[in-house]
Amino acid sequence: MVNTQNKLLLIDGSSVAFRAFFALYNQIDRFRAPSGLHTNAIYGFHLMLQNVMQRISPTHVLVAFDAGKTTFRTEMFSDYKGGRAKTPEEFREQMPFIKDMIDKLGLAHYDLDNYEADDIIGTLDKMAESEEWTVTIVTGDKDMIQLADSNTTVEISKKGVVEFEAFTPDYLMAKMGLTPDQFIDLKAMMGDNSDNYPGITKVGEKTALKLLAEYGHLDGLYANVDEMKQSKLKENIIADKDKAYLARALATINTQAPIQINLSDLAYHGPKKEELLKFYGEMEFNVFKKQLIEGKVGASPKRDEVKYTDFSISDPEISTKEIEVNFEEVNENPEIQPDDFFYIEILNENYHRENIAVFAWGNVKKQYVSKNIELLKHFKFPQNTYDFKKNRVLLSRLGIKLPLVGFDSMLAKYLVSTTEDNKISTIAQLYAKKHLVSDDEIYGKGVKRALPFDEELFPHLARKIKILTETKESIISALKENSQYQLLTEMELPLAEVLAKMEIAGIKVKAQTLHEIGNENELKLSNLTREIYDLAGTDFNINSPKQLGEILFDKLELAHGKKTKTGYSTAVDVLEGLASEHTIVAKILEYRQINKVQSTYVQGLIPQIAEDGKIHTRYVQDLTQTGRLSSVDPNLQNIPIRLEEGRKIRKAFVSSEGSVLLSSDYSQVELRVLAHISKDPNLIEAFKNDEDVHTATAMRVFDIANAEDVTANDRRSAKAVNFGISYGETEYGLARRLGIPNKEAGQIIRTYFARYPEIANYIETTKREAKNTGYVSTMFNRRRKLPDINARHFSVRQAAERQAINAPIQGSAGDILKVAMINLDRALESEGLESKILLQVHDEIILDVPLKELEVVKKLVRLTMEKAVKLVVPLKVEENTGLTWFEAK
DNA sequence: GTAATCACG
DNA sequence: ACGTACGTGATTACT
Repeated sequence: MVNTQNKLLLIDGSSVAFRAFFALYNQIDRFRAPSGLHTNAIYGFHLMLQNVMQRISPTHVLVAFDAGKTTFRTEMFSDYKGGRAKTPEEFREQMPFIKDMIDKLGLAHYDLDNYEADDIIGTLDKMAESEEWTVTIVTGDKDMIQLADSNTTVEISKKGVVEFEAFTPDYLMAKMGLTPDQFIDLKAMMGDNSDNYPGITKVGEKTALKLLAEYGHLDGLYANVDEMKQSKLKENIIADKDKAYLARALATINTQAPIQINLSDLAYHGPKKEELLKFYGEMEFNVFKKQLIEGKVGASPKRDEVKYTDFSISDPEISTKEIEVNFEEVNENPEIQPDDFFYIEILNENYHRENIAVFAWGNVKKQYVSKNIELLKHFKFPQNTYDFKKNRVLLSRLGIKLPLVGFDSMLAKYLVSTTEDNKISTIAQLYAKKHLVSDDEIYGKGVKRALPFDEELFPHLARKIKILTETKESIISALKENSQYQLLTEMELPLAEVLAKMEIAGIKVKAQTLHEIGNENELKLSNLTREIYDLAGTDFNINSPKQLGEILFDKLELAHGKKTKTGYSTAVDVLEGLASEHTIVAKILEYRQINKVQSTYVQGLIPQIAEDGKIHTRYVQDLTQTGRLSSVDPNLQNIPIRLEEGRKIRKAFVSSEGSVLLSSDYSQVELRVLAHISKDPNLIEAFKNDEDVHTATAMRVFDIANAEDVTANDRRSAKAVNFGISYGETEYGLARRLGIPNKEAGQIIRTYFARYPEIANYIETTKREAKNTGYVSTMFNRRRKLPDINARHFSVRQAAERQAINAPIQGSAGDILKVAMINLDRALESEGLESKILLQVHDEIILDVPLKELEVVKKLVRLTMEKAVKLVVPLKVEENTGLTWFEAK
């Protein structure tokens, strides 16, 4: 027998099962067998097995499990693994089925009283080693790294159930500068929180690594500890010697466990097909079942040609099979079919600054790649893209206009589901059940990011083209099934064109103005800093919440409010409550305010001004859960306005020569949407009569007959209620915000619902809908899925309920502005106007308008926004103009 | 990389 | 008994 061919796979079943359970925990309600059994861990375990079996192709396999609660380690340290949360019942019930499944897959499993899975694996690893077998260990537990050696690779699960980090001695040395046995000493010094044993006080990973670099091992440390210079660290090391050695004993894997199995018992001979089919049926693993039936599973693999085709073909979720491509590099005369996909690659995200690296087009059968930019000048662009806006901007920078397409995979996928991101690799996984190598793997991360050789680069692009083509029909079916096809073609795609124009236009920003504000701020900050140090009696970093907390609550002994995970909270609402206690507090609040303006808006924006004197933001069109846009690099949707100090920043945003900025915003758009969706007669009436909605609410809720009798405080309370309602606010929340007793807040909310009965009804109906279907929709069929809506955890479920209430309101309002933008852009075009849309801030549009067009455009914008959709209440628009954004508000 | 904080609608 | 309003992005500290 030629033993060098033997490959042993050892799996830490307990840790992998636990991993699998939590990896799919957010979808736990979707993984249920007809019997009611949860199956997420079973399913995840299966995925993991398929992946590893296919990658490793072992000849022998064992899945080891922890036995019971107590082990020999408990005898050494009674609190071993104490304080751990109880394993959830939903997990525990799945364990026997996982073992059953392993049997049916033809794999061995084993557990041993008094020992952990680690020890079984360690023992078998050593046995296999003496026979010179190759060993792979798969686990979620980093402790196992100590077993890595020239024959043994330890794979630690990284993310999900199929992403692992493979530790060999070389890799461990490169990554942490440690040998496998030093890794044990690392644990000895650090201790292990999850297993509930301490190491040396105040020694974490950083310190432990330093000590190991200096002293080699734990023994080396203690042999030389006397020579260390006097320090807290030294005292701790000496005092905690026993703890460190106990920790080492606990962390050391026992490679002499009295196991009753032999290596030969672990030989793999393929699955038990009939039993497995029955099992898949019971679990409702239909895809596994289908693959097994259609697959080539027949006879067990022969000893000398171990291929495990059964595993490689039956992977339903993530196939590790290569995506086969058929591509060529093109430098002239491109062949393009109208229904091909077109894709451009850039190395980093910002397409305003980044240049085209390479582009590709084609279909499932044939893919083409090119680096020849000239080719694009007379390119017959096909009908399908991924991220149209990015493509449009990049080509526009070359003076090329990319015609609008019929389909865009990124936008389409976003509409179908916002739960995941919309990367091509995600699309590959969801719609083709294939694994696409990630961009980070091909291009590297951080400073190492670079284009690889064409041999690696071109196939990567070809794979993307292939995946995009392959998945298009499935995504379209999903869209149509959701009645969302129009949302793609009539809203998101045309909007992408408008956004591209806006981004390209950019807004002029005066660096000079920012510098002036910055200088004033610096002066104020240095004065404040000095005053704060004086009042504190010591210098410290005011920007560090930790240090600030220690000054306020330990040194000055102010009463601390809520706490964060890491210490005292020093957030505004806490500090505001303390302002009367000590003069330092007001100074700190002022410092914070100015520092925020200085760092984020002065120092942050100046470098963002491009050579043309403008800032070109990017609108992210496929991110938010509600359908709103977001703005990045820089974010122009959160430029200060509420506080005067920050509002000044808007003076730096100016119109172009001979123009003004026009800012038009919807008044109370979300409450109007709520009136429309809920059809509440009182809310509708308030808007129809153009009443001040907060005053109207105050009158109804506080039973006030005349508007004149509504006090400022009444209106403030009513405003809080009006806003709170659309967020699903609780009695407690309102009480805190208004600083009134819970009972009083509860009474206000009850009266509100009595006066606005249809709103109470909307909330109930929407929650019901979400619970029944798993999602909620906007007026335009945009969806938000709510996987947590039936969660067992009260707080998780409640959060999902609030999201269910809010998403249709926020989302519909967002949709309305999108429609208005598209219509406005078309109107400006058809009227031949030079005015340009520059920015969008959720309920407002900012334009650059030549003075001669101002009167016309003001009216046009107002009309377009008011008529964007027809609601049962009017939409109201207010506008302001000025030479700077500061004035136009 | 994560947490805390704070800017906006 | 829980834990407390929805949706974002940027900066800083700290590990």
